Amino acid sequence: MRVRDTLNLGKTKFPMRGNLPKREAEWEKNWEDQKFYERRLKLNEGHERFDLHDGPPFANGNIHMGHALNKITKDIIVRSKNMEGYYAPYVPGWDTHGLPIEQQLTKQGVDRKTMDRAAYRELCRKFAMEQVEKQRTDFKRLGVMGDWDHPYITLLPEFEAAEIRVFGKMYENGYIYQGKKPVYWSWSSESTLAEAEVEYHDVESPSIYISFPVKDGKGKLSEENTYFLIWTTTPWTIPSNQGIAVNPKLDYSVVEVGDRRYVVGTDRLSAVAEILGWDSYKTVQHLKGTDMEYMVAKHPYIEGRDSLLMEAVYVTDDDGTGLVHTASGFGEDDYNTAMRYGFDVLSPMDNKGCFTEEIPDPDLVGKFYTDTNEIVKDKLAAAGNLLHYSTFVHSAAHDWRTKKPVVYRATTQWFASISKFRDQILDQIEKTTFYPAWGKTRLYNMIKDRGDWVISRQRAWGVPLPIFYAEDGTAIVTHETIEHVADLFAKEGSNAWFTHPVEELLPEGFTSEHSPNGKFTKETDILDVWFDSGSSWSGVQALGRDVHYPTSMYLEGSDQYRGWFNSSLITSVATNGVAPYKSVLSQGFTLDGQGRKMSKSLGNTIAPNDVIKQMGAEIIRLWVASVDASGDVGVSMDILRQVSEGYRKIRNTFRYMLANTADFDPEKDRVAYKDLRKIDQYLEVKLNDLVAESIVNYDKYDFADVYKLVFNFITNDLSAFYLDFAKDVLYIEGKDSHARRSMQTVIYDAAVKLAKILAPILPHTMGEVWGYLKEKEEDVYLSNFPEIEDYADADDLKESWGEFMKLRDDVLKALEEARDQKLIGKSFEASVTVYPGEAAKAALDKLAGEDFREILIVSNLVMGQGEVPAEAKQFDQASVLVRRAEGEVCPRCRMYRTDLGADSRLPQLCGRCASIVAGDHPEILEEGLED
RNA sequence: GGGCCUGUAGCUCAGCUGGUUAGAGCGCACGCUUGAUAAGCGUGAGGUCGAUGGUUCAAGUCCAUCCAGGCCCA
Repeated sequence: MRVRDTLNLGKTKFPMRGNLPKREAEWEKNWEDQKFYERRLKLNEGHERFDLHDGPPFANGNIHMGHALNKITKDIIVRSKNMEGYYAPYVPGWDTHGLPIEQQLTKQGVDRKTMDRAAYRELCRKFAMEQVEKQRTDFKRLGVMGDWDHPYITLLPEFEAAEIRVFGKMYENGYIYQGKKPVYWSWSSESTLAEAEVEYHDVESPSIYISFPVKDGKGKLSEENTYFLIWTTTPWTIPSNQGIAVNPKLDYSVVEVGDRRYVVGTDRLSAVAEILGWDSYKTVQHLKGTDMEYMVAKHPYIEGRDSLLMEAVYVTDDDGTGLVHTASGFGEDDYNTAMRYGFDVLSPMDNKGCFTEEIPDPDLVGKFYTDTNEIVKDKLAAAGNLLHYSTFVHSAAHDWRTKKPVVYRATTQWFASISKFRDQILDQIEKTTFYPAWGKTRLYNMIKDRGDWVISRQRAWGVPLPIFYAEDGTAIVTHETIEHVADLFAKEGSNAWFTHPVEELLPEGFTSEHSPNGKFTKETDILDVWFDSGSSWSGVQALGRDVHYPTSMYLEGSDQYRGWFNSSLITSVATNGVAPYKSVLSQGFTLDGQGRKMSKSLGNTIAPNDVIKQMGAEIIRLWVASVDASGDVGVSMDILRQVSEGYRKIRNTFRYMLANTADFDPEKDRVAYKDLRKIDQYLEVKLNDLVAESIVNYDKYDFADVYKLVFNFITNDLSAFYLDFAKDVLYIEGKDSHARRSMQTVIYDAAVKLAKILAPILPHTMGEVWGYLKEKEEDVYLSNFPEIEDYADADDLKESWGEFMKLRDDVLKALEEARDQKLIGKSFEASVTVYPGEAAKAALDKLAGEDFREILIVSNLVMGQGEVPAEAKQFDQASVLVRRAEGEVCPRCRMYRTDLGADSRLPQLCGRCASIVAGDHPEILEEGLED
């Protein structure tokens, strides 16, 4: 036998490198085969619940780092809650309706206009479900545990039925109403357009300056020959004028030109004067925009029609006159401003772009809108209020398919009132916990300031608005009609709305006083997709999924304050009076390494699937745990490489711990805490503190702190300190010696506890580690977080050893200096004399009996007495003198010893090693020992 | 333009209610080890705390303004 063979060197098959890209998928398959998700929940049955309700990602496109951040964070929470004993299910969801899917089909050459509505919707459904499949595979590959076989999907029949019932309840409560609102209108395709369906092209438009005579100057402005000056590019909207908007903060001038006076924005004056060819003018009065509010002007050519002066902050001094012609039916800003001042929407245009009888100028009725520009111009000129007419080229909205211009036009829409129960919503926000705390302010301000919610969309792919119209146009929504439609949807899906005639959509024998002939028609608009996901708290229940309401938490990106957090809150408060969540956690966005947005053109995108292929999902998971995601987070290959280094450190430390406890049977070999050596107790205490702090941080959803704490413990306390000097006990001491079993107890505990604490973050790796431990649970995920121990002497140990660690720093510095001077190489070549200062002395006294030489990994340690010799180096805690160790190297323990050959039977070894070998390997005494 | 948020060493993060020379880990440099070895250990060098002004005996920490960036509105 060789000397080396008498050592208890660690031994393990746990590989140094994870080979994650290959092996993660195998582990994930095992989780599924062994039903770990279901079994974990079973263990927690009857315990307090934690219902993290998944925000449904939109079922379109490959997953990106934002998805990964979101899903992994959720997984860390769900796993940690379960390991804390909560019954914490996770039911993934998908958002499947909406325009982007229609657009994808358009790209594939599908033409909605030429197809049957139901058939077209079936294509949308198929496409969405394919996307769900792809995303499901990718999400699972991130290691996310959940009920993947029973997700909630917004296009499932029961979900759609639940959504209809939410709408019905809101209607019953009086929160749904019909109104008008301007939208992009394409007269060429006779449909509304979404922002994404609009493209911009240059067109030539009129540019006209018009004066509005002052009718009531509120005592601040003369009515005599005084005019408000406006500029517009759409003369055809002038007959529909309802007011003039001014910026309350801007300065305005009244200028005299000939015998007339005009009100113009002061900063626009010189530009306007040049365009209108004013050779000379003089300013006769100054006023603020706010002075003009509620003044009244006469319409520039329609007799008896007034125009109200209103304030609007969007009015700028960048172009025009600083006064903006406002027609509520033909512009978004115009609409908002006019609404604030109590106007009804005036939108006298039909689907084809021709004026209806509503238009205040009868000469224009039936005419196509652009054809009226000339007429209006002539009438203005005749009335003496046309000051300038020219044309100019600018960029304007066009229908992306017909390439024809688009107008803003008010159309009938369905609204959900917010104002009717705003206070109730705000009250619910107050009662919700937000992570981070500022989320409360953000959501609160948003609800406080938001207008009513337009819930109707003129699209095909969505849940139909379950509204009927009677013969006289009255909208019909009753509890019975809602229930009937909902039941039908639950059976057949919402396509039933299009496959059944209206009679079958209504309850049998339904009548209404508004339909004397018993005829009804059905609404063709669909619900805003935010209404879909906003109803998910109800849909997920209707599907029978394991999520209780109100849920414990909603967790999404910070854009969802406007989105899902918002819409869900509204529908839930509107129907049940409570928020759908008890807490809200929001995250920032993923940016590149320099904090820029990720974009294909910059070439700085990183796809989770690529990272998984190169490094493994664990690296993404560790990245998620290492950053503070309450704000934006950066990702780059460099950052991931750094994370990956951290992973290797963690992995290798576990490998060492597993290797050196391979021969340790916790049942048999464990040393009770009270019998541990003090240094080992100290490590148990530190480990216990770490566990406690980690759980506190899990509960605060502060995973960056968990990671930092655990990583620093592994690096500093274990790898660089405890495990380093442990080698000279584990390898050298007798296999079954107290010192060795004492350390193995600590190392084994550390491996178990750290595996548990890290399991929510690194489930693959900790599962792998678990296979090498001797715990009863089949997987780390089926174990619970470690119990927090209460060690009576914890504070004393921490204080004394804390002092010792400072002393150790001094010794390490002294050794490094000796190394620089080539006095020693490795620390075993040193003999150290320490002259401790007072604090260090006190600590050492308390720890009397501990083997400090062993801990400092030197061959000889002497506590200096009396005078400190001049050659000793002075440090913070002590003076330290380093000499070269005397004696020769023992080939077994590698220490410098003066007692080599003390045992004549084993002449190569030092006295200590000889007695150890004689005890553990008595046969060697016969066979002899090779070098 | 408005609401909310972020800006501390090359990177990821700590710095509580303002108080000694601003910390950690990674990375880097140099060295040691070769019985954790495509590993391990040690020492060290890195910061005008986004900028400016102010309050204060004292500011990374409070106030104001500005700059850069993000989300959501307009």
